[in-house]
Amino acid sequence: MSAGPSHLAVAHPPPPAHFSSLIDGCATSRRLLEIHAAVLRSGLQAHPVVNFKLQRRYSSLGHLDRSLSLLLHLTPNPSVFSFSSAIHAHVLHGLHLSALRLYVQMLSSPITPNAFTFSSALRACAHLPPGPGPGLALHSQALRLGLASDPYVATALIDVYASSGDVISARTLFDRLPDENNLVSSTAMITCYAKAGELRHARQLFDRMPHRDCVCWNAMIDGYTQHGKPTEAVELFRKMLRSSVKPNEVTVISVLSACAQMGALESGKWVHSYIKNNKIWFNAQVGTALIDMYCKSGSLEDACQVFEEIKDKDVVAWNSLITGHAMHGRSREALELFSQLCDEGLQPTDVTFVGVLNACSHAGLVSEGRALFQSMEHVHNIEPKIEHYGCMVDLLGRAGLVEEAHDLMQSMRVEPDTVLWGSFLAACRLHKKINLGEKVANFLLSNGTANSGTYILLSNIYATLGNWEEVARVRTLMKQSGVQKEPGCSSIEVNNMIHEFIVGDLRHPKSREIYAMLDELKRLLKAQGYVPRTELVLHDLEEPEKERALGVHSEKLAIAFGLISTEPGTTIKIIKNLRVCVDCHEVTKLISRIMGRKIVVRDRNRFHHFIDGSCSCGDFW
DNA sequence: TTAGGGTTAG
Repeated sequence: MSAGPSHLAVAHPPPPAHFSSLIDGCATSRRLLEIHAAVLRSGLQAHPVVNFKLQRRYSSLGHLDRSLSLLLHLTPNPSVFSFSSAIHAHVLHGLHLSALRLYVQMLSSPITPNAFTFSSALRACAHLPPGPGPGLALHSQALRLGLASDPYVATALIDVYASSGDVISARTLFDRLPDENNLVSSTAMITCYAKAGELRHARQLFDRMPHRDCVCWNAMIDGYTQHGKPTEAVELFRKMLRSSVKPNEVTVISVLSACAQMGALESGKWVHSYIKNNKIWFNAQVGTALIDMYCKSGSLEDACQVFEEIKDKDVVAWNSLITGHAMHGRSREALELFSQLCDEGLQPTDVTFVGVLNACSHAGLVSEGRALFQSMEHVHNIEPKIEHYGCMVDLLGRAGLVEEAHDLMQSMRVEPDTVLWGSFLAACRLHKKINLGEKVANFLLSNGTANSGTYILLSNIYATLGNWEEVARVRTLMKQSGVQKEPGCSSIEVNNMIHEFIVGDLRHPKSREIYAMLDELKRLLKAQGYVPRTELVLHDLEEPEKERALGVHSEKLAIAFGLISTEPGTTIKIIKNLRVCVDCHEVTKLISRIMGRKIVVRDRNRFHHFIDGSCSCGDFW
């Protein structure tokens, strides 16, 4: 009678190779516990291979604690593989400090680290918060052991230097690599350049690579997205589609973020259909990027639809929808979503509160805002950050509670920044708290923290009073200080093309038609009794010049172009980099009525939906 | 073993 394997297994203790293959094929924690019990019964727990495989499988199934106690308490002489694997597992789980602690523990044993150990430990260093980390020490240890030129170690070192913005050291390492065309290290170098904002160097290296994979394309595309070059990001994505490399979910997240920056709804929808038609993995992150793109491109309806389609909605997905509603002035809905999120048993984050407080400030919901702000610390155990104070100062300040806003600023545990002072000054101007506003502005001018906004707000305060001498003085001061006002820029997407305009722009091929349309609009507006708000013009010009300066603001040019290049009756969508001025706001309301067009404007702060002579913001922005 | 992703005050 021939004995089968199971018969043998009962007659003799199973050989380590048997357990080894059982562990390799094990897919569940329950099964692993059974195998572990059998290992213990057979007395093989200290066998180096069996022990190592158990430890590694516990890690890969997410039981880092069991894996670690196996390593530290039940392994007589842990090998360099056991330690390295444990360090690697901690890095994979984002436990970078624990990974480094294990590395230190390993150094106090007789084990010498190998290339695998260094590549994992260095990866932990690259993810630590900025500052002088242990990366340099590890670099010198690797050099001493002759491991620094190993491709894996060198690539991890490039990442360490990339994380601290040290492009020179990264490049030195990269240049010493034996294979200059190594895909992974080249990608690491591209990422390093991109992080430092050196996109041209990144692109040079990218263009010279003989072979590129998806990760490499993603690194370059995301470099553009993260550094305010969304047009280049989308352009490179189109180029990628013409190559043989297939995009993945990481690619589309980055491209969607670029579309969101531009507010390019048509391009964003095109990426959305690409995702659907090419079976790109639709996870919560892709869903969130889509929600963000739709919100920032003016389509809250599409954003809501995508939200419904996400199977595992996490708090970040909720946050993007709440923030989107706040942006569009749908404050009540934003607060309703917040309640739903809590009802679902999810824990709101600090970002959630930025969203709901912002919703309150856009709608003047003072008591709701106060209650939510209080609940942050007392109910949800989240310490308010400067952004939250910013929302509150904005909310209180707009509502005319300027003193309460001032008190809140003084109670903060952090120093107010220029943004916060800016909101406060805007409130002083809005509610004519001239003395307080003057005091604050002069304080900012004297301590050197004033920005262009400070000068403009101070000048506006004086302009409101009709004090033109002071307006002129502030303007001279601004000139002398050398601070420059960021130029206003408006854009509109027509047929998948973004058209950009600055004030008085003559560069557009259809300039003549655009200015003819502006003249026509001016005539129609005057007939409606419109008077230009020339007090907003900062320059000391004569009245007709002031009118002309206002008349060619970038958003007016973009709207005129929209009117001549889109079908009558369709919605015109404009994106502006700064806040829309009072005059443009007034004019846009009138144009929406005269031309029978819905006009949606995204400014730096929020969305304005202009329909039939009024705006969704209720003139409160 | 290697590289890369989503939400954030004005």
